[in-house]
Amino acid sequence: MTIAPRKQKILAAVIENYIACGEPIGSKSLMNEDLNVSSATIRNELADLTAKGFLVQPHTSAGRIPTEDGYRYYVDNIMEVKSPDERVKRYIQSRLRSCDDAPERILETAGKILSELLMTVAAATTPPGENARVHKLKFVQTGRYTSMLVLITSSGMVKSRLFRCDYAITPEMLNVFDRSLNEALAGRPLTSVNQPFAQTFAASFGELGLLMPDMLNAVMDACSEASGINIYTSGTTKLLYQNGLDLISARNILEFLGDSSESEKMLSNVPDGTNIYIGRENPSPLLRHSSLISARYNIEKQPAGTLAVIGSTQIDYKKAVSILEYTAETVSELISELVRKG
Amino acid sequence: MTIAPRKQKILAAVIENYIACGEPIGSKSLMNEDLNVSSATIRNELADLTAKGFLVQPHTSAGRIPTEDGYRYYVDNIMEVKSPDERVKRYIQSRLRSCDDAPERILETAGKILSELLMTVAAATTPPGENARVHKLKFVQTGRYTSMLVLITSSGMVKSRLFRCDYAITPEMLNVFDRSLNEALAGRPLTSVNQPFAQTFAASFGELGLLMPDMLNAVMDACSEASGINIYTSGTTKLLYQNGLDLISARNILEFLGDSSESEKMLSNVPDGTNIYIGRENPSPLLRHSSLISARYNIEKQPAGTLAVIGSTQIDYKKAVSILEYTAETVSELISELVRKG
DNA sequence: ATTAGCACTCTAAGTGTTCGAGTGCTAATC
DNA sequence: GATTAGCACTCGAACACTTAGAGTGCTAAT
Repeated sequence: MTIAPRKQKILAAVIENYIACGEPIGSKSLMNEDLNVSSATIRNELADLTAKGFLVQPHTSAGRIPTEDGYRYYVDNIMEVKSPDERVKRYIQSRLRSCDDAPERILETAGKILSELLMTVAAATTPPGENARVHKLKFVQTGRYTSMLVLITSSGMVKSRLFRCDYAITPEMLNVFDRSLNEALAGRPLTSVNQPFAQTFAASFGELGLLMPDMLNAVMDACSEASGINIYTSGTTKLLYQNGLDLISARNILEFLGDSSESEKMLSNVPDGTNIYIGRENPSPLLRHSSLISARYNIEKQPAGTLAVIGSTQIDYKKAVSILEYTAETVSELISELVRKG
Repeated sequence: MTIAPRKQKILAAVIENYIACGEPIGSKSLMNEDLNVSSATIRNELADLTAKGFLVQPHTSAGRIPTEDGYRYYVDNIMEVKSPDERVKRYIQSRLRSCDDAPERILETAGKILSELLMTVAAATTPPGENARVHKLKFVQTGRYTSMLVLITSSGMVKSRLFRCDYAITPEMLNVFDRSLNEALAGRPLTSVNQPFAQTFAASFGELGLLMPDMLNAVMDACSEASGINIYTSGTTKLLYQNGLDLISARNILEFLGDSSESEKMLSNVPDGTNIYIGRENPSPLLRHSSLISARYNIEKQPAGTLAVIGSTQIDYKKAVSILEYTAETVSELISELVRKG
């Protein structure tokens, strides 16, 4: 459906004003926009937009507020997304560059930035590590009975795990573990480091194998974490500050994020590029009264993970998309650079 | 001020009912308690308790609600704290024992347990590491330009840091760093590992010292984190579910926790044992309409850190104290055990 | 000291009324 | 044919008013 330019302009004005102030918008307040027509004309247009289903009146003597269809039309056909301010860009760059040591940090920081700048809940998924392999393992003794395992994957992720044994650990023992595990695991897919593997591995050492379960648990644990998707959530407390978001929706958003299976599935199945789900368009029933805006980031041109913000349907779509896209772009660059450098 | 037993019983009944249902409590509903007196008698007692300032009426035809003084009297003189249910104890034990690898994990988990069981925000401070010393440092190469530093303190804390250099790292180089840093630092107070030290240290290596700044930054960073107090906060989202807590207080609690200098100062200056701050008794103005309940935990009988929950003044003090004390006790035992084992 | 009884107070909830914001429609105008 | 001024209309917010009921304090009797 295509709509006359002036009508689009009016629709955009209603939506942008409504997003800004949260009150229904009447014909008179729209005369401030540079439309140069009388309020009666505007009313005619508003009536038409209402008939088309883009606006509704809460009651006869109120102004209009956008419907979800209205937001959808706005987002698809009217909204012009601009690149963020130079100042904002610099801020995003500096925040993200200050944690150039690890991809996880970058993603976590990206989530924080988004939630700060957009005053919403934000989420960032790590790239799926299912195809990654073990690159290297290393043990560091941290106490008489405790050690730290450091796992480095082929994709450059670093995971560490502390573990404790029932017996006093000796450097020699750790060396044996280190050598044999690296031999056995280097190049193996993370997903293949599972219970059966651990048993076979321990068994092949006879007596010595009895000393291994704690350590092998740590290894499996680290591999399984590195092979899955992790979600960093930021700004949940922003829900207390949002307007246009009722308590129930706020709780639903929290439950969506708290249920990692649901949010993981949803966020990792989001299409490439930028995507907006408005209210009932959301796959998850928990978000049916909220909006989710997502952007994918890439590593070396390959689709990798998702950044997303969630808020009321009355969220500032233009600003959100602009900042989200720029952040995703920057994240892509920085992580790609890390991977390239190795 | 001492109060007749029956009056105490009535005060307790009002408070406990009010905490449970959030509605003002009238004389009739108190007849269900086993007082065996008429509502008129209860009214006389209520009038007296109101005159003493322990109760107020929101309006003439309403029941009574407790004042902060009322809560204070209840907490000091009436409330009998019992040890938690066996089931709850077992749950706390199992959760805390499942992370027996690191003190930090135990504290983080303790916070989570508290916020889950009490449906409030919880905080846990790490022991101040100001007197701790460097025990050992270890480097693990994670990429061509990146490495991980693992710092182990004399108090058994383990901190890791990733860092990146401009030049390709060689195992030999890491070995040199490792050896010379361990030599220079082992036994040194964490707080003495600062900028001046780093400069002197790097200078003593001449040319080679130019390669060190990134690594030394990581070392200083890790030491300064380990020497300070960290606060683990859990359950901030519970604020959305609490009743008796208005939006402003909820935000204030968040701000209190967000301002680490304030919360750090407050939480680490809390007296030994269990402590309850009700409303205006709170040192921080941000908590003047909330209650904070804290319990200290010990390491090897030495005061170490604080566990705390924060909620509306209408929080279930009895349950909170009971669970908080048991958790603090268990944390003390587990961490002491870790330290003893080394 | 306790209690039954009662007058009293005050809120929550419902009703009626007014005010005004915003509308849709119509007839006049460009 | 599009635009606009004008006007009647609608409906909610705000306020006043009423009523019902919960809870009280007081008094006189036990």
